[in-house]
Amino acid sequence: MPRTSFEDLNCSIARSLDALGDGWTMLILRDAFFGVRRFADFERDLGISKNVLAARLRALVEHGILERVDEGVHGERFEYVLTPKGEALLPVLTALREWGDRWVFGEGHEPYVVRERTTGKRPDPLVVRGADGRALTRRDLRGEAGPGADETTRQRFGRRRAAKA
Amino acid sequence: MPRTSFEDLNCSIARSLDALGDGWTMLILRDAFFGVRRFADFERDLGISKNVLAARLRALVEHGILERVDEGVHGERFEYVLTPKGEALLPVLTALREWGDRWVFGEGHEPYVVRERTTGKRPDPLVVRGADGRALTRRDLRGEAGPGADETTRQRFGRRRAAKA
DNA sequence: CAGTATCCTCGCAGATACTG
DNA sequence: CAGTATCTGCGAGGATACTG
Repeated sequence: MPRTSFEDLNCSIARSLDALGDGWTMLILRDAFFGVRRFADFERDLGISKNVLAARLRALVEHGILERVDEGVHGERFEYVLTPKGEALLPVLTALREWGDRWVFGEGHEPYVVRERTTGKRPDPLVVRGADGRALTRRDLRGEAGPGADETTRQRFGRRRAAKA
Repeated sequence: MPRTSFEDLNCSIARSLDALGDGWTMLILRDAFFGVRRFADFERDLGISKNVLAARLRALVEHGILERVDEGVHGERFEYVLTPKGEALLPVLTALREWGDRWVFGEGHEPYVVRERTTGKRPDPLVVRGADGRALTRRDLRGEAGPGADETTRQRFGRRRAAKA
C-alpha cells in the first residue's frame, strides 16, 4: 500500500494531516492567505501543473477548507476563497513560518508578518506585511520587488531534487 | 519531476515543509513528543515499515530535529530524542492538533493536552495529559486504555485508502 | 533490538493537448 | 480563463528476508 490514510485514527494530528499532509497543499493555503484566489494565479505562483493543482483544489474544497465561488463576470471566472475552517489554519501556517524563520533560515532573514484584516466580509484577503510594516502587494509576493520578497514565482525551472533519503 | 523541493525558495513555510512535508514525519514527531524514543516503538506505534522508518529517522537526524543517542546498555540500544530545534516544533504540532480538534473532529472529541515538562535534562519526555488532567502513560497512547485513547497502534491492518483525488 | 538489502506496486506529479 | 483528458515515470511506501 503506497500512501496510508490516517482518517481512521483517533488523533487530531493524524486526521489533520489527512487533509493537509500533501506536499503542495500547505503552499496553496499559504498563497490563499496571501490573497491568491484564481486558478491561473496559483498555477503561476507555485509553478504547479494544471492537473495537480486542480486535484489539490478539489480536495481542499471537498474538505471544506476552500470554497469555489463563481464570480459570474463576463466569461468564466472562479475564485477559491478560504472558508472559516480554512482561515482557522492561520495558526498552523504561522507556527510553521516562525519555526522556519528561527531554525531553517539564518538570522538575516526578514520574516513576513501576516495579519488578519477582519473587515467582516469573508472573501476579503488578509494583509501581508513585511518586517517594515509596509503592506505587500501581489507584485511583491511574486518576487519582483519588496524587502526579502518571496521568490515563489519564476521557480518553474531550476528546481532541485530533495536530498535522496 | 516527481516531487519538487522547496529548498531554494525564500519562504519559511516552503523551507519548513522541505523538512516536515513528508506524510510520516509529523506523526513520528508527534510520537517523539509523546516520549517514544526507540526504533521498534516507532515502528509498532505507527505501523510503518522498517525501511521507511529508517529513512525518515535518518532524514530527521540530518535536519538536526532528532538526535541519535547510543544508550550503550547491554546489546545495541539507540534512542532518538528531540533536539532543541525539534522541540521548537511543539507549537506547530499544537496548532495542528487544535485545528483538528475543532474542525475535523466533532464536539465530542476529548483533545489531548501536551505540556512541557522542563526538568532541564533534554532527554526527558514531555508529559501528555488527557482532558481530565491525568498524565497518560505509554499504554494509554497505545489505545489500550484511557479516555479518548489514541488508537495509533493495531492499525497495521484495516487501513483505508485516501479518497482518490 | 536496530537496522540493511531487495523487490514490487501504485499514486503523485509533470508535460502536453484539448474544450467551453 | 479554467479547467479536463491522457500519457508517462519516478520514487515513496509496503513486504519480507537477512545481519551484527
